[in-house]
Amino acid sequence: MSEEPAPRRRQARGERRITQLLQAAASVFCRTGYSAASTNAIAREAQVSPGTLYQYFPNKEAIAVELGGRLLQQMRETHGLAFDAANLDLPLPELVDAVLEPVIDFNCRNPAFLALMHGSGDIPGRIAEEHDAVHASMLGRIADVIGKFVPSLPADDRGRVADMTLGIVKAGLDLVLAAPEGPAREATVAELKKAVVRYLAPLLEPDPDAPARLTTTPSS
Amino acid sequence: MSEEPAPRRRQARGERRITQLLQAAASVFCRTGYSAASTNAIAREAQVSPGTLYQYFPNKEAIAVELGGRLLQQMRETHGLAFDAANLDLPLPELVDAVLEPVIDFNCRNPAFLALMHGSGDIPGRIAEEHDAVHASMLGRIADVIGKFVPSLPADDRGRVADMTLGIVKAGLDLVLAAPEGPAREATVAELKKAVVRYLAPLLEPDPDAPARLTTTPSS
Amino acid sequence: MSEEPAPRRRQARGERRITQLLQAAASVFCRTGYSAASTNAIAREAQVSPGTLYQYFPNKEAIAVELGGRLLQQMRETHGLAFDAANLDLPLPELVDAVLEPVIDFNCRNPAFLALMHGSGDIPGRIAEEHDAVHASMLGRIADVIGKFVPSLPADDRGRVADMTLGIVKAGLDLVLAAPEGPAREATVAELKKAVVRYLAPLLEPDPDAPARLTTTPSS
Amino acid sequence: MSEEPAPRRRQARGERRITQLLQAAASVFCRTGYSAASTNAIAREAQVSPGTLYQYFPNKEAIAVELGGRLLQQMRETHGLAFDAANLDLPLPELVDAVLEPVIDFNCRNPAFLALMHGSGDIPGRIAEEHDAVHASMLGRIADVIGKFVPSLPADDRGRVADMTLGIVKAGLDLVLAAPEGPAREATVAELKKAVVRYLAPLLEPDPDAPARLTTTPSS
DNA sequence: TATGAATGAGTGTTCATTCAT
DNA sequence: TATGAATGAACACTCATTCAT
Repeated sequence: MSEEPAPRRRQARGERRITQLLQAAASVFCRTGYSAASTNAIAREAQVSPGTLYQYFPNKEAIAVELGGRLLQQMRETHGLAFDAANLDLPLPELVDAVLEPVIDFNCRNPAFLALMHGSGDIPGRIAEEHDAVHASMLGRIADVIGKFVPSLPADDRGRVADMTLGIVKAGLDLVLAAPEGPAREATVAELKKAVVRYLAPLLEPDPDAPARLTTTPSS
Repeated sequence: MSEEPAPRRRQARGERRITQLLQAAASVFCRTGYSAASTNAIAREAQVSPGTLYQYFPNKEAIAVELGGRLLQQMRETHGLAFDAANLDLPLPELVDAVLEPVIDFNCRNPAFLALMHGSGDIPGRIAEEHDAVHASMLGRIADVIGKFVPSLPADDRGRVADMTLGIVKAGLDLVLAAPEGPAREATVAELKKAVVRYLAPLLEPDPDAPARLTTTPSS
Repeated sequence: MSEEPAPRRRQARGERRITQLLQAAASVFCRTGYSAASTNAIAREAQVSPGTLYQYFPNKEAIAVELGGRLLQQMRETHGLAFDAANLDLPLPELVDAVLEPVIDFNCRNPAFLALMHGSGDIPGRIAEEHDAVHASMLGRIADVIGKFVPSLPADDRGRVADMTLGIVKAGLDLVLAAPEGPAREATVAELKKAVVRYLAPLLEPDPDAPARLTTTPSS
Repeated sequence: MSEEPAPRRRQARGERRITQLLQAAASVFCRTGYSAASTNAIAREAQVSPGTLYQYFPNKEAIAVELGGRLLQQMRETHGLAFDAANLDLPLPELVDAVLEPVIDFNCRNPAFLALMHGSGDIPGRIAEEHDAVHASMLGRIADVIGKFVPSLPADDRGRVADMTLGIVKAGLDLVLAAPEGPAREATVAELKKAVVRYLAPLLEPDPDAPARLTTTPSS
């Protein structure tokens, strides 16, 4: 009874430490990229000694993995509804808008997420695989949506389309983050949405004879 | 007459060494990215001592710069016509095909090019500028083509469209290179082309009433 | 109260390490001179890894600067009184004796000091300046003493005499350090003092009427 | 008969090469000191390939040794008379003047000589010994002169005086070379001579009662 | 004989990781 | 649990020296 609070507090303190370290890591990864980020720099940013860092993470890779995982989780929790909800009934532009808006929003607030995804090439061996988990997860969601819209699409086609869609989104997010906040960024966001909508629209056209209703409205 | 062969041979050997070193660098950059690539690893890959590497390049950056420059030059020389030629009269799908086909082809044969473009963020100082030159150059070409097709498009819109287009192409190239050679790769190539065509098609449609002739025919 | 000892011990350890490293550096500088001394050799001599050395000094230069600074400081603290004290009233031989004795003593105990002064030409950049500071400081003191004795001497003459005096002292110190401890060294010390006394004596002869028995007539 | 000229020419050519290399070495040693001078830099300065350098000298040390030896020889040949000639009958100031003047002159024209003597500390192992030969040779000459003047001086005293004298001369030469050409340098030269004369004068005074005939007459 | 490309051990320095406290 | 000093392998780069031509 008298022993219980301690472990709890410890756990709580540990959790805080981890959060603190991951925030520091996010900040450093954003500034320098994964491979140029030093664990000592992360510890310093977290106002913690290197030894402490290694009490919570076995190595540098693990930090990136955990950070990536948490960010993904966070994204899912905060905005993930977009995927699952009933907006599958919406016309494509609105659907894309509903899905992309929170994603874009999240990435603007957590630029480390993108940095990590791009850096995964630099990450050696096992880490890359775990990182790919994040990637794969997003891919899976996209593929699911596509599958629901066009159930007739063969699996490998669906995979390819999902890949391409995610590629476009990532490329667009880069541009969005690179744009200065303000109208320029808004315009870039709009452009990204257009790109996705236009890419996906033809998939949904069940009848080549019918005028292309679902397609994008006139551009820009 | 008796003096000439020596220097020439020397130069020839030097040229060969440089080529050999750049090939090794390309290979290592592909495997590990720029920043994780060590000069010793490059030398080892080239079956050469570190000292030899430094007889031809003053530092690590210079290797990346020279490799990037040569690849760009090579791309321009081999396939650059695509942009300049008369295929501006072609319908969009054929135009994209004509332009993208050699670019894809080149990147398949020289995967280091993409690796270098992705890594350019990690490259410090002057190199980054030169690398950005590559990026900027491609961007400029795309913007030119767009400008010719849609002269009415305001400059900043044109820039954004060029950015987005290049982003899609780079993302697509990543997928193409990641795909195993064979039908899977071909399909990915086709998907990339579709993505570009669909993204650009609406730009060219002056008349929303007219049936969307220039647009892609039903996909897949 | 329970928090204090740790940092203090840490600091104490750090201070010890620095001392240890500087001792090792002194030893290596003595054996090989500044430029031939390698940081790894210094670390090895200090029975420490290279990384540890760099935890306390940002680079090789800094080691020399710190060592030089400490030695100078030490010399000032231990023996510096010689210059300032009332022994300006002593006759020249006693004055030279009073000033030189501790200097010689110090250099015998800290041969690195001389090694560093000789090597200062090899030391690049900022360090050289700091080292010159040591040199300049000693020069200034000598010039001060001369100025007090012969206020009529023009500034540039005074500078030249100080230069020459310091030169003689440094040359003599080299000989002293080269001599085996014992009577040989004592004799060399005596010789150095004689050289300085004889060089300076003529300067101090206030009365040109008195037959210039031993000396030069007033110089230049 | 037809064979003879070739070897001679070869020898002649070889001699020229060596001279050329030693001149280059002198120049580089002067600029950077012995240990910072790279053999490649010497070869470059001599407009010769590194391989050629190593055809004439087995290693870097040998270059310094040979250069030192030649400079000494040259000094002996050009100005050495000073030591041997009849000016032993001159009063001390004139003697010192006669001996020092050409030495100073030579060192002004061949600053590498001094650079080499100072650098001998940096020179490892065997080389230092050979370099000391130069030093020892000069020492011997000085000791000889002293011996002739004061035959009663015990050998070890004589050695010490010679050491000190050479020390003063070297220190003075440093100052002379450091002074800008012109009156400043002349004044420094005069100061050096004074230092030597004053140091040696008392040695020659057999009788403190007798007026100090041998001592310096009015200075400079 | 002369070349200059090639070598490889060595330099100063960094950083992911460990360990005594 | 937290510290930060300590480690040592690795990095980018240099240079005295060798060797194929």
